[in-house]
Amino acid sequence: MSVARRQSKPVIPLRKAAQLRQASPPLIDLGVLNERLGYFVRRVQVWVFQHFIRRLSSIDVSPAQFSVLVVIAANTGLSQSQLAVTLGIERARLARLLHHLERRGLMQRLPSSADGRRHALRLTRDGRKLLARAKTLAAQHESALKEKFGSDRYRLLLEALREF
Amino acid sequence: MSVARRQSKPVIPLRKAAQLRQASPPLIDLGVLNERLGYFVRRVQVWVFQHFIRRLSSIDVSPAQFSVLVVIAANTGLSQSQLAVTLGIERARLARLLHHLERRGLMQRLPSSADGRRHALRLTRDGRKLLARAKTLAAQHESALKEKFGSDRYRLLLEALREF
DNA sequence: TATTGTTATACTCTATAACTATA
DNA sequence: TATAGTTATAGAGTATAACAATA
Repeated sequence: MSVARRQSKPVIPLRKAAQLRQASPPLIDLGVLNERLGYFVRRVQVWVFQHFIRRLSSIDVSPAQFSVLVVIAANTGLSQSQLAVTLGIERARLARLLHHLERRGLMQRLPSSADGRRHALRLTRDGRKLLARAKTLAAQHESALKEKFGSDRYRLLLEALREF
Repeated sequence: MSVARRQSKPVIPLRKAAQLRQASPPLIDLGVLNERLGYFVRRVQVWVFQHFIRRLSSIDVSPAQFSVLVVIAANTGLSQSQLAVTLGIERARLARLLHHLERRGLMQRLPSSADGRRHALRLTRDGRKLLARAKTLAAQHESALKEKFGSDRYRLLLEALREF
């Protein structure tokens, strides 16, 4: 993600935006959006991605890349199809994403012994090392999210959304 | 959105994907993602967009376009900057989005009487008519979302996420 | 100097089709 | 025939810079 490159400048002043939204003279009405769960899910998701990308900018790992590394590490030898279905990523997009991670030396595609069409995915030593660092940063990101919601609401949201 | 054009063919078999995820022989472990609110927010948001786009495909209105039409209708005469800040859309992107809506005859940019730099935004008669239709379809979409979560959890989620 | 709106660039992501090689 | 993986394309969205007009 291109944003991962900007590290020092806080370009998206979300708090300022929130202030303006409340302080600007003619208060803007969200209309029916105020009653739409879909709208607020989108707003929170945008914040999550932006915050995640900034938090992991030093190691240049996007949310999608992180999820791929985590699932490969937890299921060594799985195929691309399995990975794609699990994470809801298109096969075509996953192929390019993995190509990128492979070029960075973070994972390998080995021939599957059981099925000649498949690749067995696994992290390299470098991949495992980077993932360890990524997990630390991602945990910090998640803590920030928990703090924004409060522990009780955070737990409640996690359990409710996981059921989806 | 490109997906808005496909109306008949149910290309993304989310239910089948869910079945595969649970039924495929080697059960895939989400690892640490299972404890990440950010991950599940993303998954729900993807479903929301896909479902919204399909539901409104007959009138070719994307989630972003819908939110823009709703807020203009509820705040006739507001400026592009106000609209951009309110919805968290980049000014640059909003300019093109509005250009598109204007070409479709759904809204107008009038010169602002107060500030020569600003445009005062308003819907045309066609815009108001299309918005009425869009609101009906969007309400159906939201009902489906409510049904997926259950009324209690839906209400709970709406109030929690709105606080963000 | 700062703000409003615009155009442009580069990259990510999604949806889709078409292709190969294997099963 | 169906599946696994690949490449390519089109469109949407995001991040950013630079510009003209106006304040």
